[in-house]
Amino acid sequence: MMQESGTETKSNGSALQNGSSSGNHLLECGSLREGRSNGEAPPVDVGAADLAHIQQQQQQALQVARQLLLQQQQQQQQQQQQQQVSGLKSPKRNDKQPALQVPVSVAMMTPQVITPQQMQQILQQQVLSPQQLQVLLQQQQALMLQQQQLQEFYKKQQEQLQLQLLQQQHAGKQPKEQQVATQQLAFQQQLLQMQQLQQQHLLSLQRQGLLTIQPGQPALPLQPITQGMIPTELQQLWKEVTSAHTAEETTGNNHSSLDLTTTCVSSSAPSKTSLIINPHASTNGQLSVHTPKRESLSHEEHPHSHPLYGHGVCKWPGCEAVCEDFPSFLKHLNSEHALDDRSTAQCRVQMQVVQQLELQLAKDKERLQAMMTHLHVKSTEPKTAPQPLNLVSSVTLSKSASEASPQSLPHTPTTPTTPITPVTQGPSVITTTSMHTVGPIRRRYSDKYNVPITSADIAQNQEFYKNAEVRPPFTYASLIRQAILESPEKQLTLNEIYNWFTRMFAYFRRNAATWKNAVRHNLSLHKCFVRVENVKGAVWTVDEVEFQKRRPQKISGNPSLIKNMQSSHTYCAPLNAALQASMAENSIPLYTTASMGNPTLGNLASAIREELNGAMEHTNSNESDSSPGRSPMQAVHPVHVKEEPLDPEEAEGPLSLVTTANHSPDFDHDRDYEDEPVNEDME
DNA sequence: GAACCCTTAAACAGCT
DNA sequence: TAGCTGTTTAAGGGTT
Repeated sequence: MMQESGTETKSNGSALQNGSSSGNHLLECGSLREGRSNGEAPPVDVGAADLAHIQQQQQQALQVARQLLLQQQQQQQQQQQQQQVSGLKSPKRNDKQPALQVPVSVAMMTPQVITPQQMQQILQQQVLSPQQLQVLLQQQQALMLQQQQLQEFYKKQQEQLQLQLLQQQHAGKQPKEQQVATQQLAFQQQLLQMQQLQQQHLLSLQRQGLLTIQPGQPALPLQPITQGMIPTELQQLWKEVTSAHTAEETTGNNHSSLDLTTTCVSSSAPSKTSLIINPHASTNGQLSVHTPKRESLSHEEHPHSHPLYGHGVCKWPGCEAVCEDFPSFLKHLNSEHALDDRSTAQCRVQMQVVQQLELQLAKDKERLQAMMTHLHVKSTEPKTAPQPLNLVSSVTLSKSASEASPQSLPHTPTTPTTPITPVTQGPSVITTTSMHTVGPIRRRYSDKYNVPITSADIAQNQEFYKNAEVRPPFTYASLIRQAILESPEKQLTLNEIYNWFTRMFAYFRRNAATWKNAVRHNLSLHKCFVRVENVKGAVWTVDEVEFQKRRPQKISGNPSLIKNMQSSHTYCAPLNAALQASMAENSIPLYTTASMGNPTLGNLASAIREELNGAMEHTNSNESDSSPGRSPMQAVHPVHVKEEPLDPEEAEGPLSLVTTANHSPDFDHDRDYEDEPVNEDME
């Protein structure tokens, strides 16, 4: 007798675990009940101490039940308040069932509710005081009553939804969609509340030792929720909610299944109102309420775009069925991925994936927030040293930004070129890119492995670097090269290079002596920069071959890393830059975003890419090959050669590249910025 | 640990 | 003479 009771806690846990794989048992206390009565629990020896422990557990269970009731009351009040504020739910339901909404959460917790059979066993197995028994029985009756109310609530909820659907059918299409969306939103909110309540309950049970959760199943407490969310009634309910508007749309059941998926996900994401499986809908970390209307709109705008369809293949997890066209895909989706047990199970799996990702994302968010907080605190400390180098977080200081120059305007978050921190919406403007520039660990990835990504990065974050006093994560050599290559003649005077720096980067509007010295130093140091005398004076050009030679070509990389970086590619420009850096490190050119982001620089990037592809080919094939045609300086005449100890094989290349400036009038395009006083305020 | 790269600082010379 | 330009050296730190 006591052997079974001794396994009570474990059995609860195992029941939960079984539920995680078996499906819709949550609302069905009977399954658990029958399992208990059939004596499925393995016999375990229980001693007197265990008995006392069990009695204690029972008392704890009573406390839990009381807490649960309190939570239900609180939840009910919250729901009523939400309904009053949002007005999302129909007043009819409020009138009819103001107190019946809460028991849904009770239903979600049925695995933890002591069934009459269990109670009977407890009574048989344990010695309880009459008072305890009485209280226990009262609690149990209350819980059972709650369950009945829950079922009743479900039915009434269904009826109300049907009524509302009927009413909606008489309304116009647009209001109807909105109403359906509102219905679904309210529904999702309810599910969310249920889940939160259940999580609290599960946690309390777990804390009190009433629920044993096996290690290695961290998402387990969430599992019964989602399963409980998909009983037959719920599916039918959902179908009814969505059927009205889906019947008029070509996508048909897609919405049904998709929206259900959305609901499942949202139900498992307590911190978010709605989580969207569609990756296009939740980029940049900004959550948007996902309504069928929005989705339908997006489908209307892109009638053949579907998050589950791409490249002629069904993207349903584990499917990959080839669909010739969109209608066939829809047909396939409706037939193969209808709302059935298999689909819901797959949905659950996908939910778990999303949960894990969310968990990871939350951790990373937290970490990033801590980092940013830490750095922000540091950056707000009074700057005693006049050296702003490595103080990228100064961008967060509006004071320093305003002092920097008139261009250092407050950043508008809507500026597309402003690097957006996707994982945080805090006030700080520290970006992922700028994080690279923190302290001495600043990474310089622009010219690693000789793959110039500067133009792409600059194109991406052009406006950002112009306004934010953030040190660009590029080397001086890369920047100089970029400045020169941006010029029409691919040659610049030193002063023009200076101006380019100050024009493109707010960071270089300070401490001119330092960075100008560095520019000069780099120009002289690197063989890739060739000084050319012309009428106007001396100009600097770039020897691409030498630039590529600065470091050996290295093709290595972790494909998974590349893939991961690619997945984060869409988040923001800084991540894009990081991605490009990664791609660069793996010798994978990536300029598409730059091309899309900025036409001018994008074209330049493409040109550079083509140029460098050729240059890299030359570099890879033969270092001494400085073949004409790969450089715009091919037609110039050398007048000055940097005297550097060159290898015999290197001696030919740079020589042919040294140019004579054939200065054209429109070379003065940079002159527009030369007279800008932007670089004067920091000297 | 060595080699290489990058940055920063500084000194120096030539030129305007 | 001051400032700019260009070169060179050195030190420190990071990366490979």
